[in-house]
Amino acid sequence: MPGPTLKDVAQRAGVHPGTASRALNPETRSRVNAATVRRVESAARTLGYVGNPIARSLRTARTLTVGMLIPDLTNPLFPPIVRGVEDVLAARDYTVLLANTDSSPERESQLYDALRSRRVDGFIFGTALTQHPLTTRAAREGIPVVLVNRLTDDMVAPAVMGDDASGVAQVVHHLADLGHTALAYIAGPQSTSSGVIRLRAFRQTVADRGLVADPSLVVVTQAWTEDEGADALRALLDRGTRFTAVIAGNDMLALGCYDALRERGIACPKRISVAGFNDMPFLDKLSPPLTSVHVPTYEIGAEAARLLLDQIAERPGPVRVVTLPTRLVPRGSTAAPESTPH
Amino acid sequence: MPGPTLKDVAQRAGVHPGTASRALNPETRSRVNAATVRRVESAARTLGYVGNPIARSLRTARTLTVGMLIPDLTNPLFPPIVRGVEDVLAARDYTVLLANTDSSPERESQLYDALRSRRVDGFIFGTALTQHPLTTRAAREGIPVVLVNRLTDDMVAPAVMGDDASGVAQVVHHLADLGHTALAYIAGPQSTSSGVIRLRAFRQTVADRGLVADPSLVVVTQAWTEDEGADALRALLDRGTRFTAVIAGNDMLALGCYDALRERGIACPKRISVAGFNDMPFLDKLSPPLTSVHVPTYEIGAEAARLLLDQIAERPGPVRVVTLPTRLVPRGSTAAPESTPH
DNA sequence: CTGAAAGCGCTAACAA
DNA sequence: TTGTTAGCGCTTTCAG
Repeated sequence: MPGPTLKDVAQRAGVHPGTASRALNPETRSRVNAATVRRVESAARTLGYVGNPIARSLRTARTLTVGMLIPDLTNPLFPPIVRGVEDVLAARDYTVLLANTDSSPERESQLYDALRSRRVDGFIFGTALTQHPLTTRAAREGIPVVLVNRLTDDMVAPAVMGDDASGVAQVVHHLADLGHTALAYIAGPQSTSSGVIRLRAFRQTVADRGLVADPSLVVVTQAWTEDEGADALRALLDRGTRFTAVIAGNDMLALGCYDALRERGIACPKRISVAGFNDMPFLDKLSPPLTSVHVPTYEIGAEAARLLLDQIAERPGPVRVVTLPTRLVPRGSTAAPESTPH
Repeated sequence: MPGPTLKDVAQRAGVHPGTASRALNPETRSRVNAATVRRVESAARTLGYVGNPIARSLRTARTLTVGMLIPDLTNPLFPPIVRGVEDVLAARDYTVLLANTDSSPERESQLYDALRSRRVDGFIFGTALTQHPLTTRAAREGIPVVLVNRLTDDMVAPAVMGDDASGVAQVVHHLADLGHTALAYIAGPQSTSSGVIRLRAFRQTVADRGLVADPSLVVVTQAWTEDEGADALRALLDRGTRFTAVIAGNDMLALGCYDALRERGIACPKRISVAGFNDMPFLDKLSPPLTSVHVPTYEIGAEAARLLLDQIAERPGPVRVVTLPTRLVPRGSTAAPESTPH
């Protein structure tokens, strides 16, 4: 059960453990006689030797592990990101320790400590809050961090994100091109960076494009949930301000719009067009299929992992914030308005 | 950066490191003078001491980590299972090392080795193949394993699964109660235990209920994918054998049925009812909302974690295979057939 | 109840 | 190029 150790290998190869260690480590192999290397390697192979990372870590103070904090794995946004991270890290023999915060700051800080105590070599934070004491804490403790899908105000850590602003702009232009002039917007919580960035981009693009910029066409929600989306659309409809299309800050909010529209007997896209954001799985199966903005989640994760490896290796790349392109995916939920107003 | 060590704590408390260790460990605390314990604890607190699990593991040969192998985190079936596992394990200070096999046996075996070399205390296998050399390997190596969503033929490890047979039976009865007599079945790959169990249950229930048991009403697919589901339904329709409802081995296959039906202009549920299995997220948003069988995925993961902890603690519970109840979720895709045949 | 000592398996100076 | 030595931080015998 407790497998062969380096000492066993050394013994069998007739060398000292130290030499065996050097022979087996690619970094130091060059400093040892080629013949010896071969002898050690063959001994290791016949014994079925596998190094003990625990012992190595104790000595080197590096664990080849990375902590990843996300709000909730069950949210379909995250699995692809996590896979991107894992695929890149696994190729470099790193392992991910994943933890779900459920967006609770206390739990987040608690998990941070737990992972810290496990001596992870770095962190990937996939949590969404703009306020983020952890990031500064990590910076203070000198531990590498990469942010995913979010920014801190102080920009103390590198980040990878989808180009939300461009995504929102694409949706607005898409709808404007279809002939819509009055667009409503359902914004996500302004405590999240996506919430802030997307709303800002909406306002900006609406202004640029010369569309109706009525503040009563914007509702800010408290959470990225279907219920909040439904409530928001109801509020919008009740206000009486005319609009022919609604853009939701993400797909869940858009699903809520579907609910509210159905409940009020309003046809989509005939009377109101709806667009979401994130391009969750199966949106093409909805009725009508939901127009959304595709975010390259897998690539975001992969890139975050690469940045983190760079940081761990103390190769601080020149780029601090990587923005990956988003892409409008037009589907059946957006169409020209019933009658173009003059 | 390298935080205080046990030695520091001991020094500050004026005791030997060995004593400090005993005082801090709940298992051995009783063998230490209460006053001393208090002194050590206060020293630890003021120094902000956190134990080093690496060093502990090296000594105890236990890592408080568990390896979890799943085909693909991106498949919506798995995130809830993983969360169930993580939540239960985290509460016991265990950490999950997650790895995706993409259903490749080579990769699976490779990942097993990688996790083994990291000295995980046990494994949870969420892969689906009936053939599973890894399970026997683990048994031989004396390392605890729990299977999730699958069974091996030799039953060498405990397993947790949804009650697939009951789920399928519920669907069959549901359709029969609606008046259907000729049910088609699209089976998943017979190399997976779910594929086998569900098909068997279908045949059994059809026989029990005295429904049409025509072999040409069954198609076996090569993969649990939408495309395979569409192909299967096309094949079924082309055969010309009459049927008014089709049960798919899982939701992805059912989505494929939607595609094929739409393509042929066949109304669902008007002319053909469709049912899936697993109750993936957002099925209620489809049009028509897909009738499916809910599988308690989170609980399956949680229970698997509990069984694994039992095994690790050498408390082999009496139960070897835990089956959790599944529940039919009737939605709009199933309805009475157009005209009840006599 | 506590101290002393040994050692888990490995790596990294330092010598030779 | 290789051997020697000294731990990494912790637990756990064994004495006392």
